[in-house]
Amino acid sequence: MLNLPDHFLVIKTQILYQRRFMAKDFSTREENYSKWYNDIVQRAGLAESSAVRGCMVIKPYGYAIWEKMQAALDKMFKDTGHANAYFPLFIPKSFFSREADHVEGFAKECAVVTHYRLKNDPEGKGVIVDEDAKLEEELVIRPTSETIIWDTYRQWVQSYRDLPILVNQWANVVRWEMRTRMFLRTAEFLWQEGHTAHATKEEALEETYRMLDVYADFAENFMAIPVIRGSKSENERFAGAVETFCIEALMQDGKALQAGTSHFLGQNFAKAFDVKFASKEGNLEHVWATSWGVSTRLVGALIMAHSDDHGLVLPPKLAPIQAVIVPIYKNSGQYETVCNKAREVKEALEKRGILVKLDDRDTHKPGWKFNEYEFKGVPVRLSIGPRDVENGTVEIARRDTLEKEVISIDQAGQAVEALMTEIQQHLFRRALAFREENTRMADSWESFNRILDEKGGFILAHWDGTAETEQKIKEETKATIRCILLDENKESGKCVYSGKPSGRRVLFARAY
RNA sequence: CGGGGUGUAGCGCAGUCCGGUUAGCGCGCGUCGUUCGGGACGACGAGGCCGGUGGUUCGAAUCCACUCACCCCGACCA
Repeated sequence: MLNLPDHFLVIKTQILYQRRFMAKDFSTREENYSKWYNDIVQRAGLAESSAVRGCMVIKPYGYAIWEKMQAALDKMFKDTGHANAYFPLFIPKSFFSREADHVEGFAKECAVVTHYRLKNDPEGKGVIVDEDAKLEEELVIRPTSETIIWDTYRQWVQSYRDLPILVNQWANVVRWEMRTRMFLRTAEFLWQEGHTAHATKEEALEETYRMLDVYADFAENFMAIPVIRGSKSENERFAGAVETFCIEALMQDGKALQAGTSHFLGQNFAKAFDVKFASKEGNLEHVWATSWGVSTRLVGALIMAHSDDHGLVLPPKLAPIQAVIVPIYKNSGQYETVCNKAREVKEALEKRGILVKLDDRDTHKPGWKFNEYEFKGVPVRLSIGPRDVENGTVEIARRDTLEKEVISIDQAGQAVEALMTEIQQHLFRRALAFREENTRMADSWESFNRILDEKGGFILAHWDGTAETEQKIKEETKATIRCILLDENKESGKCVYSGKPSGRRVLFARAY
């Protein structure tokens, strides 16, 4: 049942997991998807809302997931030649006026620092802003760092010998959002932003695609979430980019989620910030640019892609705890015996590089712990009781399918290791099957609407390529063009909305 | 910024319409005991300026005015 390789001696087979009673304090996806999501965030200890509107506190367990994502991505960035750096949180307001599209895109959601000092209220009502400490030039808290970085790059670049610049920064950014949701959209969020400068257009485009592929690779192989790579329509493009590429994932409620973006910025920022270099031929030319980023939103994607009505489900590669051992005992004598055996198992797993936790707390009961670790999405659970010690066995349960078996304790290390691989792959396969079931063709406006209302999911449909049509579709159905697929075959047809000729299908969905 | 809603113990709520003992309930928390292979049970216990300010009244969680905060639905968005 666990899908362990054949050489494992399964002592007792097919104990199908059965939950005796459903947690009454936990919503199901069916009942209320967004409440289910919030319940997971809260009950799994990922994050909580804070004293500041729209901002969340990322709790240790949630942050540990982000750290695992960071570690994997950071390695991938370095493997592709990038180095980390750090630029200021504050950006002079004037920088924003340099690139017209960029200002327009971000102006409405910028937090601005106007003063640098507080003082005691003369009327005794605490502290107030000291009006005498007004900044000469106001500072914008970065919604993204293109402007400050390009202003800096001007200093760094003189010759083609200074290129390329391949820099990434891990940082927080602020976008004053009207409506926020834990991880998916918060006023302040954590992310990484890569900013590169190149001598040629071709090289910059190549970089843009390379990083898109890095993101797709990360999403599929670490997060176990299948993604579709594509380019954005003009409406959805990053403010200031020539072209925006993205990876799009499908969530369990049939809504799409943009999981990463990679932008080809052309020479827009180089021109706005006057970043020029002397080419080999001796000509003074503007630099070509890219930027690319993923954020803590990925944690939200992870939750919505795999989790079930029992709580969070984490892919082993991103799980802060990959296996937990729960000892079962009746008295202090048994506690000692069982925990000693459990420690042996723990060591065996650690030798294999598995992140394992032995929960030997006496303050909680086994049943309580089982539920706790299910909420937290720990991929594998082992439990050892007096019977196991006597028989040389251990009970092993997998979180993704909720199945469990009893196996020989000597094989625990191997079994957990095998299960890690199996679970990682199974989550991906399951998510991929879900996406395939929920990707549909629509060749008429009626079927387009019917699919959206009855099923949701991705819709492949013809589009006449105009922003007007896209806007109309959005207004009438709330569905947007998620992307224009990179790998899609050309196919002529008629726009699902306007009936005008179209050369390819594009991907529509309602999105987060 | 529009439309709707909610503020009472750490969390979830009742009480508010119709003012009147010491403001309750569930979960959680603490101590002790029995338990421990799927969220244990019992006994005892701690915990509240009823969002804030001002008013009406002999008396306000309850009525009135103002105010603050948060949530949901829209417009905006990674």
